Amino acid sequence: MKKVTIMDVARQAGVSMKSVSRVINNEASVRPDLKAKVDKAVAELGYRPNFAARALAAGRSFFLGILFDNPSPGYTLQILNGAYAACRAAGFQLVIESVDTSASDIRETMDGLLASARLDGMVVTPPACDNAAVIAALDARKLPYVLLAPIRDNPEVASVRSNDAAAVHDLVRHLWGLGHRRFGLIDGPATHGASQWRREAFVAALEERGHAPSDIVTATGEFTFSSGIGAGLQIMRAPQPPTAIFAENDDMAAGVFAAAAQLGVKIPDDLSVVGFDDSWIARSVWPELTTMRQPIFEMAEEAVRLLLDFWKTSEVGKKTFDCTLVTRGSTAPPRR
Amino acid sequence: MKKVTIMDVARQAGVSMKSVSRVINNEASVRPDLKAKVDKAVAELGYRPNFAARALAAGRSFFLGILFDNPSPGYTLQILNGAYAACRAAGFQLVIESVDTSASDIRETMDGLLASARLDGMVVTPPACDNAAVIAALDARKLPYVLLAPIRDNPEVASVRSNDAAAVHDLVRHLWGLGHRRFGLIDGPATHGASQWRREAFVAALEERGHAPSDIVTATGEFTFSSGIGAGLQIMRAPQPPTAIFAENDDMAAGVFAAAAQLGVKIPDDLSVVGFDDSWIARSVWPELTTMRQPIFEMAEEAVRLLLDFWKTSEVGKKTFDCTLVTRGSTAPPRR
DNA sequence: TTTTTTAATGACAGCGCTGTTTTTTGGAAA
DNA sequence: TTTCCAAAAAACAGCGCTGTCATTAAAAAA
Repeated sequence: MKKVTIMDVARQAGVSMKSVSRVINNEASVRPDLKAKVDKAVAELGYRPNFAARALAAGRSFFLGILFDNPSPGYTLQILNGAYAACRAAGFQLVIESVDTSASDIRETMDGLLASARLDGMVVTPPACDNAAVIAALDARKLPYVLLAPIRDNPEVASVRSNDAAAVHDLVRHLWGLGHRRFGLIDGPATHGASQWRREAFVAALEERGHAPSDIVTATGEFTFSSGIGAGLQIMRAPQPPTAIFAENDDMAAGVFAAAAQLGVKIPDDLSVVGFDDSWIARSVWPELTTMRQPIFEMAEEAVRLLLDFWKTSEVGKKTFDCTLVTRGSTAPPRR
Repeated sequence: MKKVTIMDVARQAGVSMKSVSRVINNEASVRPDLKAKVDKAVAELGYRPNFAARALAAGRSFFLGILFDNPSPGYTLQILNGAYAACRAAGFQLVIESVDTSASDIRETMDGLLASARLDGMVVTPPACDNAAVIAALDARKLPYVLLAPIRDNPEVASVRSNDAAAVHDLVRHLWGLGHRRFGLIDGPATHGASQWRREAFVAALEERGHAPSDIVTATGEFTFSSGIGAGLQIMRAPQPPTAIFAENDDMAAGVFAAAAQLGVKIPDDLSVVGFDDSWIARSVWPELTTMRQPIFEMAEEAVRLLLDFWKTSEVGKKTFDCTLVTRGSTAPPRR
């Protein structure tokens, strides 16, 4: 199994090296019969282009990076899978990169990363996408990048996001339709874009239905399971405990389950719980969690596509995805 | 910010291109003063070697692949992080690859993957590491690889594994020490190496203490949360329900929590539960799960190191890691 | 000191491909 | 039929580095 080069293909097909290159790269101005000859030779020889040589000659690497940090495993892995699928489809390879955005030497780390990697572009996932040092390093290198769910929408930067506000309105409609009238909210950390959007939408949706913000029993968590327990206990011990709790992500919603177990509160009979993300934990509690599914896989795919588009056309792409309500066992009409 | 090449460094340092190359690659036979000159020039110019050019000239890519499939998110992500850390330390890049080992065209997928990627080696994670088609494709390409926790121990293949049997013995010692004498076991799928090792060790440890295998209330799951619920219900409804259940992974153990909630069984008062892996879900149940921590991160790091060693010395490395008992709230002395 | 051996450095080709430039080709217009 | 012109194909250089060999400097032996 020795290496087959573009020269071998050219000889076999009786054409020039460059013509083979044209066919391989789907360039215009290739007559069908030539293409056929080349395709035949490629198939016969089992030729595959050499990435390194292409990279060196063309000045691009055919590698895309994906930057992530301190992630919820289920979320991150879905992103990785989506980005990987899109890369394969486009003939690219996916290189993983990771920074600790809570460290102090982010800029140095990033510079080192970028200098040697020679990537064609980078997909930046939260929370790295909201980190100034990360973005600065990317800009300094003039490396094209796409942001996944960034807090601020910079019109000059390609990004993919989900429509959190609309999703939360759907969630409220669902709970309201079941008959719930007293609500609890577990808010996320202030530093996190998602918690801001979700809180505001929740409050707005209830205001539309005549609730004052002060009617909502609110506690704050950290987007983690254990913080959800504390927040859940706090809310359920309120003087007028709600019949439904919205936790701004699934991990905290799962924490509410643990809190409910401690207090002997039955889900969904005594309390309905909804989360957000449809991450893996949503199906790892009992009853399974009603939540909003974010199309994370598709969002990551789209991010790669936007990155590749940007490479070709220099156009800054934007795309927003809708979420879907996934109704499972954790919501039911209130008892009274 | 234009590109700095090895020639620029050579000129700046007043030495030959090749000498710079020697310094960059830490080759022997370089005098300290020359190295100093080159290092200085490299620093001044901010030079970083070009991966593509190196790859082309040296016939190796400085890219390592990691193959994974259908993974438990927490487990996979830990592997990824460990492999990534070791790659960075060695000046390599990590490319992710994924196959669906339940598909029928594994061989074609793998061949396509390997042909274009031009990797220097591959870390193969379970369950792909036990798939014949995957291994055959790797062998055909003569691509060096390391197996992570493979079922069969082929002496000609580098591998990293954990000492499951010893770990299970520790687990049994813990439960026995608490006073438990009636045990339940949730076995994993037969196709999975880990379930075999863990079951056998559990039975053996109890036999040492005078139990017959038939004394153990056993049910079978699929390493998933939902299968753990079913298995848990089955065991708890047995005529003589056990006071402690060992689930062969954390997901199934979490399922037991859900089953216990349904039956009104209190953990750990009425029932102790232990899992295996110390995956993310172990801390996302309440009370938190007592389990065996596998050093997954370190195992993945070691896998990369063995791969690199193999590249240099052609020596087949092997390493086995010990697990650590993590005692959390899900185990306690039995009530009666 | 001179000669031999060894270590350190340099010169040069070429890895496999693509961008650019030049040549050829086929077909429409004259 | 010949001329002209675009489109298609070929020629060729070179991307940035490392392997191989030739050369020089240093160390050891004579």
